[in-house]
Amino acid sequence: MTKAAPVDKRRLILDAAVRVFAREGFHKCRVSDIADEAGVAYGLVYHYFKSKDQVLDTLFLERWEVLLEAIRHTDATDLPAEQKLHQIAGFIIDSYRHDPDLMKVIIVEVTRAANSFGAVHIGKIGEAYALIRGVVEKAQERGEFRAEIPAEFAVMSFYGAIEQVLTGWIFGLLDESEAEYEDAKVHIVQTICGGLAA
Amino acid sequence: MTKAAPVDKRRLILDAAVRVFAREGFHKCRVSDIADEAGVAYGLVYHYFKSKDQVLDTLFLERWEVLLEAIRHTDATDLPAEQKLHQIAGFIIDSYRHDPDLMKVIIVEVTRAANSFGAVHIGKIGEAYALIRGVVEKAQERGEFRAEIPAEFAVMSFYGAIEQVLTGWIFGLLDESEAEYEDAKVHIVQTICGGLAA
DNA sequence: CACCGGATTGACTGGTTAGTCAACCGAAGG
DNA sequence: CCTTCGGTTGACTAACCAGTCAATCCGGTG
Repeated sequence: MTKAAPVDKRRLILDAAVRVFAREGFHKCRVSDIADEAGVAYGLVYHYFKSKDQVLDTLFLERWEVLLEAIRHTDATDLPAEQKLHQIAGFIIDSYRHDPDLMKVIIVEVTRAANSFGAVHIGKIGEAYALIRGVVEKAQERGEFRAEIPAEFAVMSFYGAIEQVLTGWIFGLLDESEAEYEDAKVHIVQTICGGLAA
Repeated sequence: MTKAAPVDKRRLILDAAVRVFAREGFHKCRVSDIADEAGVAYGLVYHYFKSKDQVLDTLFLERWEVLLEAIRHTDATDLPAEQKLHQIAGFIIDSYRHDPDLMKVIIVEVTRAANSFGAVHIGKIGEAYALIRGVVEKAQERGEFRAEIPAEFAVMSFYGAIEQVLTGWIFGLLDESEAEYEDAKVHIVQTICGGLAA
């Protein structure tokens, strides 16, 4: 075991990539930008990653797996559905609070661009939907949620609301502050569960 | 007035671009793909447009202006807020039904990628939000909608839900059919206005 | 100390493509 | 019939950049 490098260059590269992708966008930035930002030689990027795409891939999958785990964990509790949704929204919003650049990259470059990248991503995104659908369906069976609204649409509304709020922050269309983050969690869930109608 | 060309090549190019962007993605396709698809010489694209970007720009702005007009029109009526939202959701979904490729391009390449493109787009998108916010605020004043939920969040939830459903169709995560389109309109509005809770 | 192998370097290449431009075409008008 | 001029053509270029690779470094091992 000759391991335990003082600095993990691979991690350095990934972290630099987040900053560069967030700042310049995946398509506009050059691999050399990532290397420079990481303070590392150009070639080292290709020592750790097969391609520029794979750097983005890795960032996305790494984070998405954490998200899936969080949803699974919430799903396993026996909280009321509304609180489960609050936890899920909370987790995603806190992810953004903790590392806005990473979430920006995931949303802007991956979530919608699932096009360019393989079916891996669509599959992973679909997994998240499926898990949330499970939460909704269980709530419908237990009578917590009304059954007229198909769970697929409920999920899209819920997840779409969250992503749209993040997008609003990312593009400066919505104010940002600690208070706003907390408010958002509450209001998204209030809207989706309680509805806007008086 | 020596006008009235038999075929409007400019239009031909725009329509071809929609197909190519939808099929291959904006970044992956080449300008020659657009020219070929349109059955037109490469150089003609640059006769009508300053750049590849401007082709996408034009497609987006053209369609978005129509959307803004539709929202303004709905806003001007004195229907109940819930019906206004139904009309707006309906307009967007019908846009997709009528020309899925165009909506795909707008959502996948512009709405989220507002990054790469100028502030023009963010501004235009913000205009749509502002108009919908007007609808919500008026409803809150009239007591149709409850006032606890800030209108900004309500708008994000509503618009986010719509866009997410379209995204689901685009990426094949949601079934598509005439019936689904109509259902979606109803269920999105039901969710946002009435809430999921029983 | 000599050797090994993985980490690290950065110059170079091969392929790609957005955008340019000089020439060509054909209808309208004189 | 000739001229004009916008529309149209497509070969060409200048730049760009992802990915390769041969060389170097360095810590560990026997």
